[in-house]
Amino acid sequence: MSAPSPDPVFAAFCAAGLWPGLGKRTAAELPAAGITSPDDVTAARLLKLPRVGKQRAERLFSSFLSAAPTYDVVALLVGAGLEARLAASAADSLGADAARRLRDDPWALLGLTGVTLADADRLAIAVLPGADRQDSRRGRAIVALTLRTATRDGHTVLPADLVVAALRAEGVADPVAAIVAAVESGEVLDHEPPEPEFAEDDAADADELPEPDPALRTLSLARYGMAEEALAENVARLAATSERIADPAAVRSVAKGLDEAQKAAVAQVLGAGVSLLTGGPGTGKSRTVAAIVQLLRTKGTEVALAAPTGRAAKRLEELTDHPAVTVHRLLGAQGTSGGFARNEEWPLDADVVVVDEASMLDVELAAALLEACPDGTHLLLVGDPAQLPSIGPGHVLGDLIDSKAVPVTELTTLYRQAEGGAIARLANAVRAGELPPVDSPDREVVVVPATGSAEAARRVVQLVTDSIPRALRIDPATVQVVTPVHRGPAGTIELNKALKAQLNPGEGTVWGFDVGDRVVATANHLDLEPIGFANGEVGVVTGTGDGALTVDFSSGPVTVTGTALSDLRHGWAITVHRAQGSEWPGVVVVLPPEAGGMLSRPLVYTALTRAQRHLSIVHASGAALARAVREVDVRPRRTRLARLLAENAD
DNA sequence: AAAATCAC
Repeated sequence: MSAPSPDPVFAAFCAAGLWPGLGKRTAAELPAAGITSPDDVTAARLLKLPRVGKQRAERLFSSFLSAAPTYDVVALLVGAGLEARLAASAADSLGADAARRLRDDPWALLGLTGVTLADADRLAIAVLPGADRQDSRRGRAIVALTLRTATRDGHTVLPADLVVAALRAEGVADPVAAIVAAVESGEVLDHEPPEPEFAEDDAADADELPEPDPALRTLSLARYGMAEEALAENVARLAATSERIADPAAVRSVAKGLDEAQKAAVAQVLGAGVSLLTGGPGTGKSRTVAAIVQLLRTKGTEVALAAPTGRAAKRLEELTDHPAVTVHRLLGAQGTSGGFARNEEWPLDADVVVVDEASMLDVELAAALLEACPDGTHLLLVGDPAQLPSIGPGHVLGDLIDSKAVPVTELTTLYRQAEGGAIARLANAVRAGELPPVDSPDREVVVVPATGSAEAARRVVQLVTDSIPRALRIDPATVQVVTPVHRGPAGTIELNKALKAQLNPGEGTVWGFDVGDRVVATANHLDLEPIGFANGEVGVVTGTGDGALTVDFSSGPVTVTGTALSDLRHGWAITVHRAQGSEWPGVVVVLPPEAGGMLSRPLVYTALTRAQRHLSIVHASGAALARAVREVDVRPRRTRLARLLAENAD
């Protein structure tokens, strides 16, 4: 009697962890129970497995049946020599008939993250007899892939010429046909070049109107192209339907302590459907918002406050003494797949909506927000366009400003730091694109040059544990280290190790933490008792219990248990991205050489402006720093919103 | 190279 030869598809399916409820260990024991092919899977045989009782056997049997779509995809992938674990995301995004759809169009695999064109080509060769590189499905997929890749750098559109070049590079002989196919599929939009500006001087002696420049033709993924169009239309709609909320004289009732520009911002909200309030840290944006909320409340106007992040929402709530939520919560977000309960059919019921940290709004979230605002709503976006752009694609706040389609109040007077101080002077220069030599005899700003990231890391530890407390008398507990990266000797991981060894050595008794450790949250847990914590909040461990930590965040103490524990990291050193929105008395900014490529003016500006009283810059990134500050952005985002807004405004 | 949000 010969043992049945194991089915390779079945083996790959089980080994990749695609059978729900089946652990790695039990998967390895299947052959011993005589289960080596799908036909072997019965409740009776599953019962022969160790640690499997009747109930579990039945559950495993039914979960195997329900995983049939994934199994079919595994069969396709294994046949093409591809990784089986891709099957789960394929079944998720392509649905129950994923296998059939991949057989019809193997290049649909490119819609999944982590799939290369070479992978999809391999699948095509295995699935389609006589597949070739000129297949129109392939061209169409490359168009979408090129646009999706650009999305990761924040672009919502790409010049058609660049897409043509990408198609050529992949051996597509007829790029125009590929673009037409992509547009016909509905996944991609084609945007004609704008009409040239009509210039009076030229018109006099020109026989013909100037032609649009074909080089300005762009393509977008439909979801982003449509989001920008909807956003522009809804800005125009709110601008056109708003009515004045209160007499400008009402501003006087809350004007005490506000400067002229801040008062103008209050008046602007009362009058305009959509308005912006911008300015750097410490210029009183939040103070102004608090005055607006106070004024509207006394008038009985319904105000909704929101922010793109949990931490910003929490801070907004504290500063205004009025409930604030994340924009996702405000809109009733329905999960990862997108979709919001609040929309055109069921709009928000606030008269005034205020969104803080609006530079973090990406184009889809902003479009959803505007869509949910009924006619007559006043929307105020508050933010600093000089700080880091949104994670998602788009350049919403900057485009709104550039378009000149909505009123903007820019606050420039600095109240928090000493206005003439070295931190403020440096920050203002960087905001304007200059990097002057630091002149700070009082050592408010100190630049520490370093060669290489290992030396940079040593300097950081020395500054925090020795120089800053000794020479400047600043308590290390109030000093925050900020770095662009996680990895490398001057990344958060290594710096935290080194800083813990110096500042609070210990074994890490609960989840790697000891009493006295500084921690940073990496996710929102706003419902923990009593107030929860928000992503990016920094706190100190004050107690360890049985699988629990007590953490003192600036907003108060929180008992952290269960899954929330895995959303804490050591927090002496954090990334610039995570530091956005927080400030500390002393800040050490590290610029290691390996971060040179990711340095940009917004990143540098965001890092520097975290400091209130002292700023040390450990500079090891050479000329990359000056170059980053000089250029507006190393890679500016290509978007269409500013032009759409300007067109709608005329 | 880094990154926020949401829900069951």
